[in-house]
Amino acid sequence: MLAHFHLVRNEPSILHVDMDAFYASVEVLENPSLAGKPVIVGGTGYRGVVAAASYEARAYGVRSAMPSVRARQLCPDAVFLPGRFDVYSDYSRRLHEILVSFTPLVEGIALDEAFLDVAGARRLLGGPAAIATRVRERISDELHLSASVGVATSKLVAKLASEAAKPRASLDGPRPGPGVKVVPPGGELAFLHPHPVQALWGVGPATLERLRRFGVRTVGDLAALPEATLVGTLGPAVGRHLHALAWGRDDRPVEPDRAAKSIGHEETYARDHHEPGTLAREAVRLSDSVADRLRRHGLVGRTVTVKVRFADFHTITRSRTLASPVDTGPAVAATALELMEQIDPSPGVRLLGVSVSNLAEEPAHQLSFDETGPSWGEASLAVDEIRRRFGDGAVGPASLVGGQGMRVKRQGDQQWGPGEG
DNA sequence: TCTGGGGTCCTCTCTCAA
DNA sequence: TCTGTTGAGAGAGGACCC
Repeated sequence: MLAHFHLVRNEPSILHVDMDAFYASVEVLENPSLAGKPVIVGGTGYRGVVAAASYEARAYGVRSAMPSVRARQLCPDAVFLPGRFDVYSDYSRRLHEILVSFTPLVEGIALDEAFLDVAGARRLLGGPAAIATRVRERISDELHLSASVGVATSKLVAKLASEAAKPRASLDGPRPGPGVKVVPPGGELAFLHPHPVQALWGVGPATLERLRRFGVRTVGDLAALPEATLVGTLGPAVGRHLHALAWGRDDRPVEPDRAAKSIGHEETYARDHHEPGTLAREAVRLSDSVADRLRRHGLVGRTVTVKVRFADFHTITRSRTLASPVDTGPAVAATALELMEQIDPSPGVRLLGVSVSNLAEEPAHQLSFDETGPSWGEASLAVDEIRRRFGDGAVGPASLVGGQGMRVKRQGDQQWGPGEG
């Protein structure tokens, strides 16, 4: 029995499936005339960043999260496209259907990647490498897209392995990668330690800078540092976590169906706003959008947070926890507007966001209801029905009507469209 | 180069109650 | 009654991920 568990724990049963240049590949699939061209999704506006780049664009040094201005300098001939997240979501849903046909233990990380635990599927479907190959074939046959798959005993190593399996960009065109990379049990440290330390989950620019002071460049360098040093430098949680990862200790399970902890909506404006009235209307619009999504997910929330990013990129948040949960636009907006009154917008506001956290499942037919005022719960149900029948733009908060052509924007209306930003 | 949008998690500080 | 301690929860900010 013990031997059996030992065998199972050391078998590489974690798969990390990562779509190759997902958004850009979907755009090429939907418009074959783009094939072979450098395609950049996002970054079409003045203040945008790149959401995804095809391998042809990456050959010029374009990377995701790069400011659009920089991407345009590097690759002026690229085709810039606004994001179409409804389309990508649809492909993502079909990807998920393929993955759960292999195992119910599928944990989605983003639209384009997921972890699978295939420990229970091996007897039926073969070894992990065979399953990984079959997953790629099904994605190619059914979605006409390519994916890379990493296989290992842990999430961390599987994720790095899928990166190693990916195609490489070059000016002669993308060079195919192996597609599947298996890191065998016992080979984790030899695979892990030569990686740059920022390959570890949790090492971003700030942590990297602190680690550089200790001469840490690679994961192996990090492993050589005493845990107490890391705890003293990075704090107990991060220090212990990174020390464990550097030694390949990562027993995080694959967790399907993780519940959302917050739902929010934020927007960066093409120009900075200084007027409280404009920002108040924006807060109402964002609140309505967030409440709409809460109801779609059957959730209510108690904490409302307003986020403001000023022209100098300095960012503040103000939050309030309510006695009873809310899920209607007016209720969220009322708190958001109170919080906004604490904030002086005169330096110029480039981003405004509203989010709701402290979430709970909505009790059946118990929408928030203010007995002294109108029934926003019933009104919201009516709004939901109108939007379902006539489209998201069919109805919106009255305070937005008459504002200089301000339309009712919905979630997914990113400022990525040409000329919008 | 000049920094999106949707999130999660961690740390620090403050307040309040036991 | 006053003072100190402790723990929980809220609020704010920061780092990080895709």
